[in-house]
Amino acid sequence: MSESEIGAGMGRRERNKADKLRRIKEAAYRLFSEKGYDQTTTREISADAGVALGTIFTYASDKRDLLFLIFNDRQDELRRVSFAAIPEDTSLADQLEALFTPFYYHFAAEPDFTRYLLRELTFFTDGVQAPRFQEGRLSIVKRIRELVEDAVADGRLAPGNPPQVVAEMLFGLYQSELRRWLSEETPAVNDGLHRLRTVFDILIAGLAGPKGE
Amino acid sequence: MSESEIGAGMGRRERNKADKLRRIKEAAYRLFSEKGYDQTTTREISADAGVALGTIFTYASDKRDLLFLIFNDRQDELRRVSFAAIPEDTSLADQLEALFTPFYYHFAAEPDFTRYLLRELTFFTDGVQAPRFQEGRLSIVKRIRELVEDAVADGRLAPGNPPQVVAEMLFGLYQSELRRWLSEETPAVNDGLHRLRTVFDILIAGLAGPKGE
DNA sequence: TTCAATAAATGAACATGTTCAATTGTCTTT
DNA sequence: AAAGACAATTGAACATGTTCATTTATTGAA
Repeated sequence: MSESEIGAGMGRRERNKADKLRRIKEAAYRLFSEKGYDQTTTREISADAGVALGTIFTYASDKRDLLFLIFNDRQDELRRVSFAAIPEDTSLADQLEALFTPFYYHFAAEPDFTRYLLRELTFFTDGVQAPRFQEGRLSIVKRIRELVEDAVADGRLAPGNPPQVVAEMLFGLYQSELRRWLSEETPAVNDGLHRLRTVFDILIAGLAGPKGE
Repeated sequence: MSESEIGAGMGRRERNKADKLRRIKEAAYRLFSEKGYDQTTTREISADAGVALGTIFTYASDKRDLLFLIFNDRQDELRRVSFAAIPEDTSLADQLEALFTPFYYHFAAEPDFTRYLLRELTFFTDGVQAPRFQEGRLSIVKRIRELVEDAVADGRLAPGNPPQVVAEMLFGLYQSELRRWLSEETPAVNDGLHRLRTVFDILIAGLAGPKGE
């Protein structure tokens, strides 16, 4: 009984688990995309993945967790691409726009999936997948804070504002804009990015104008 | 068969409906507050309200709708108080702080209820109660836009930024801060308001500082 | 008052997320 | 290879949101 398949180094138990996990992810993603999160039943997912109903819940703590099981993998890749796309020696607004652009393209390709994600992520702290997801968000905010700190160090931004707070404001505005953008039926990337850029420009310039309030 | 009760002018049918609605709201609010939204079953609510299970769903299109059935009444009163508390002849930041203060006090008194509300309101467009709820939000944004326009007219703010976009930014930052604040176990009003004020001040002053970027 | 028409209320039946005791499969030790 | 220990899987049973055909209550007309 030869063992020439991929996944060498693992025992049979581990290989079976990895394979089931893959099938569950694929089935869940396909069904969520085709029919929507609410319209997909866990029974359908289990049938499609070729596992029993109960098996689903040894890989995800609940249905919502499945959503993040799928997204977490992508988030990692998306973040890698996104961070790599940030140009140096340019304005903070340009850098932020570059940072968020891959997210907008990704979300525009599957607006329904993203809407379910945004709905379910509010106060998402319980599931097995929650820690990894929250880590991902924190690392984005952290990267933004670094950009802000660099801009302050270069004199492109005024000193004095707490960088962490500023980074959280920028991320908060991004999320708020994302929700607004996804409220449209078929959100267009250019529209969303243009509006996001406007919002960032206003924050950077300030409402009071050059003279101060 | 005398009819000396309150609710004169209505037929029996209307009075019965109004009474049932009141009992359903009271039962739902009490149970949501005591046990939390997820832990409360529609069967419990119907038993507590003294109506049959199915009756619930002639007053609310689904369980989520019950949350907004309760909140919409309060939102109207809250908005009235909040708008009345806005001082004139002061800075925009002061006005915004006054505007949002009643909301923070209200939410601090029932953080659990508010968390469920925030979770369920994302892309909340389907329920019977949705239109009234969305109207309420729009009217807050509208009031903020008026404050912004007044401040621009007075020269307290620089002209040039679209007031609607600015109002939406301010509201977006409020929502984002509200979520962060409610992530703490027992949110303190002062902490939340102080942070909100900081965020508004930064937006008004701008990140770039007086000299421009 | 009586009766037909309409509105409202009802709860059994259904759909679906989740649990868990029982079963099956894998690994380690001898 | 056999056995015991442990991990993974299973699906029936359960919990709970929601629907809808049926029943009950109210109204207005004759």
